Amino acid sequence: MAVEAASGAHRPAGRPTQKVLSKERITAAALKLIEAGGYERLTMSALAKSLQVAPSALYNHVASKQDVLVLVQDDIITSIDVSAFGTEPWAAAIRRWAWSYRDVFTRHTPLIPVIAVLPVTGAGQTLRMYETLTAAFLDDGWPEPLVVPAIVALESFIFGSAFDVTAPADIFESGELAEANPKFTSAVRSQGLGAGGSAADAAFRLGLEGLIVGLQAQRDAWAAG
Amino acid sequence: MAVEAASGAHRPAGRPTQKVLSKERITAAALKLIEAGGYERLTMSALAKSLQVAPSALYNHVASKQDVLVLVQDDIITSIDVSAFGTEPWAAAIRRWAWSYRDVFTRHTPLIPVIAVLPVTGAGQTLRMYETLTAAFLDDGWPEPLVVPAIVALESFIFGSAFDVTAPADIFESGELAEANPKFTSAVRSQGLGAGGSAADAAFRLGLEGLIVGLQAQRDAWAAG
DNA sequence: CCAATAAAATGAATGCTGTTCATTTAGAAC
DNA sequence: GTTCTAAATGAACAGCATTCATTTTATTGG
Repeated sequence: MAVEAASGAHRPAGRPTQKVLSKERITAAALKLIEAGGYERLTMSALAKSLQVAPSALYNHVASKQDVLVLVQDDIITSIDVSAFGTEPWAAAIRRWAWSYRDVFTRHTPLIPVIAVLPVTGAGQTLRMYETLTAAFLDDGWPEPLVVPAIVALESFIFGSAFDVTAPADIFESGELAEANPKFTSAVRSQGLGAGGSAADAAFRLGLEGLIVGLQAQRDAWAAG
Repeated sequence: MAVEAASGAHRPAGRPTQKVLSKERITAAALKLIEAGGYERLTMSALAKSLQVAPSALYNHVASKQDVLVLVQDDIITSIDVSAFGTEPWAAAIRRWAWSYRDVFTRHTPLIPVIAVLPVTGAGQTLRMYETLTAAFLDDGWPEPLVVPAIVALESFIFGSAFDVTAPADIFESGELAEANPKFTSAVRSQGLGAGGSAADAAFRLGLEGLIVGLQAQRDAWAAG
């Protein structure tokens, strides 16, 4: 007469008959929490609750919360658009990839301090993306020693820009100090937003187009000796 | 017979005869803690202890820990080298400023998520730096609407690069997955480090020089119509 | 000069956090 | 079939930022 499968049933202590948790399930639940309520809502307790499990059970599958973030990171990497590599010329492909990369991480800025510092070892999807990128650079005639620095430079710009998107629109309002800083105050007001884009978009476009042109110039300079 | 000034003396409850705390003292103490033991050591309790005060006393001067970080940020901004503006040509001045900016924030990466998002209102030193930058851009003939986007683009690159410096040297070791990602693995090995610089420095140099060239090209393109 | 108010400290308490550990049970290995 | 390991529970912990009642002092207004 035991109500084994009743939804409100309480699982007794001890190893369950069939596995309740796995890295995949933990990753999926974490992503769901983040999408629903942002990173503030991603706590080990909340994660456990959403998986109908005691918090301590998570630690049989991950070593720490940081570990969970790594799992999330390697998952969302797959949502970056790399489809232009191989079909479009270098600059166009980089452009599409970069905008997509920035958009994804705009919704996941708390991951940036984690992944910027974390070895890619074991992060399979992340490595896959780098492999695709490297191939595109080599196909475009880049000298091998410049490829990784160029990718890192682009990524740094993308990460920084992702933070920028999350800033409030009035971030540069100087307030009382406007009169003491007249040139900057005026420049903020005259900011060219382009058609229908935010200030963050305008800055990203300017910087990205600049980087694309500038990196190509560096590539050619290297080739010239 | 009261031992008023004895160092181990316990301060009684109630407003003290002369002020113990101020924003300046809190900022200085926070910086000292950070320099001694990094941001993990900066807790409200530790901060209070270093000021020989109860933690709750801090809240008479700051609204939150985030508030303390803002104070720290506006202080360390003054250690960025802006001396080249006004004395050297645009590109050289930007170069010096950018390297200095990156170096400062390499030691303060936890501030980046805070300041990238925080209104500059009330952050006087930060505004001062922007004013100096704006003047340099205008003197170099930049169209006003491009100034703020260009600064933001540079800053984004700098912030992202600051994270990169703190990464371990072997961050790109692919480990077991090396064979599955041969092009990237090879590119990592062939990375040109330049003379005596780290991989992060090489990437920053490449990106910065690219951005300088590329942004100037954008400026000229705007001027041409 | 005195009364009312505001400022600035203490110290106790709160709820939340990530994490650990002893315990229990079930499956896997020899 | 016994031993070992994996995977769950639940209680406990220290540390965190923050709040609140209380006390004392300084400042301000009449």
